[in-house]
Amino acid sequence: MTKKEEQYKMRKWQILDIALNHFIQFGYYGTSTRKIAEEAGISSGLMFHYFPNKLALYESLVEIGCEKLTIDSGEGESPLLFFERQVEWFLSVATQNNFASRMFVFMGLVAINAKDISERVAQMMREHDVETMSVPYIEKGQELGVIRQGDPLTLSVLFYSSIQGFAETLVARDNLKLPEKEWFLAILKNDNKE
Amino acid sequence: MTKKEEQYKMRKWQILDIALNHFIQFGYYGTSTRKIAEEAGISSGLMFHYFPNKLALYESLVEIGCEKLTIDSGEGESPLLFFERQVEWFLSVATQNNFASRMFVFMGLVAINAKDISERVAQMMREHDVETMSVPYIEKGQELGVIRQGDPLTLSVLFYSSIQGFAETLVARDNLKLPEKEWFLAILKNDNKE
DNA sequence: TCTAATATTAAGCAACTGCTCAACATTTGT
DNA sequence: ACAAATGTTGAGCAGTTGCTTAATATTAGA
Repeated sequence: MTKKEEQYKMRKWQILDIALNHFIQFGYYGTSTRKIAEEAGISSGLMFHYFPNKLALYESLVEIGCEKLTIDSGEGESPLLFFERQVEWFLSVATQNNFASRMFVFMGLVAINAKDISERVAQMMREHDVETMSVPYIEKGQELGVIRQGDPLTLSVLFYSSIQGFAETLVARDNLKLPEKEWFLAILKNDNKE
Repeated sequence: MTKKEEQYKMRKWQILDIALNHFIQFGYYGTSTRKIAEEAGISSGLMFHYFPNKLALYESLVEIGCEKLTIDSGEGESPLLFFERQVEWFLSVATQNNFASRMFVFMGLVAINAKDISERVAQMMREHDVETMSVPYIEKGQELGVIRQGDPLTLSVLFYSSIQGFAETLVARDNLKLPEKEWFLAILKNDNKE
């Protein structure tokens, strides 16, 4: 790797990193490409040498998010173990303030208004729909009697909503302790009371 | 009430209603006062006759949200019944597309980035902090053994996050069925297994 | 070392932003 | 009927937006 290529990659990641913060804090429309460039210490014009336009920069982040946050299916895994792994992964990521954890919050916000930004973003989010991807695990768990009865998609959405909702609150609040993983799993678990 | 006063109130509410949609869809910075005026069928200048500036319009909505979404404390009510009422209220509001349900989503989004918009908004949200207001109910439920052990604030935040998170997803997705209220309450309920 | 490719800047364009203001229209209380 | 108050418009200002482009600095490969 030449010196030029090295700096190219570094700059590109630096821009992505700063842009991620801005998109989280101000949203898509509230984010200014000029201010991103300013914070990166480069001219506004140079930004468009790395990314053709603002939307492409945003879409790059969504694309990275889709790659990084993909769940590995875990062949033949027990349903409850699968969801336990999901919670564990979130809890391990939530406390840090690195790229991954910010990306997590970002993707949650993207999910809310993906369709208002671009068709490409909407489609990426559709293809990377963790909620529907987890439905088979719910159904399997229901057959085994370890997951409560009810519409599988709704259960899945509620489970991930609780994680996502908590992650968002975590950004806004300081000094908030982390929940136990059982608290999330209680949403899904069959209580065997009847 | 004179004809003039009547129209004044109507226009004011019309602007608030349209603004609510725009703030939800585009966020604070992405919302254009001109476009709100256009949608209301009035000139841009007239908007600032009803609201001194964009921030005041936003703050008006937050203020209304704080009033409308306040929980009535329910003297001496059983803790689980209290949270059950919260869920019931959400479920009754969630399906409609009226002012109240949109306001619900709006207030959730405000909570995420209140501090980046104005100190007044931040303070209103602090004073109207349902999560901390519900902590006594959690503690009482823990004493009675009906609510699981653990940090009360964290439990409270997780409970409301799940509602808020689901509400947000509900806006983005169509054809999503509503959860049973027990699914939310399972987060709090003591499972009495040991 | 020289040329082709790339990195980088600064100026600038057209469109949009929140907001003001002078002018005119309408309604109100008298 | 009249004057004060209020409703309403449209032009416009200063600042910002995303983005382009001509000019220059730097690097890479021959």
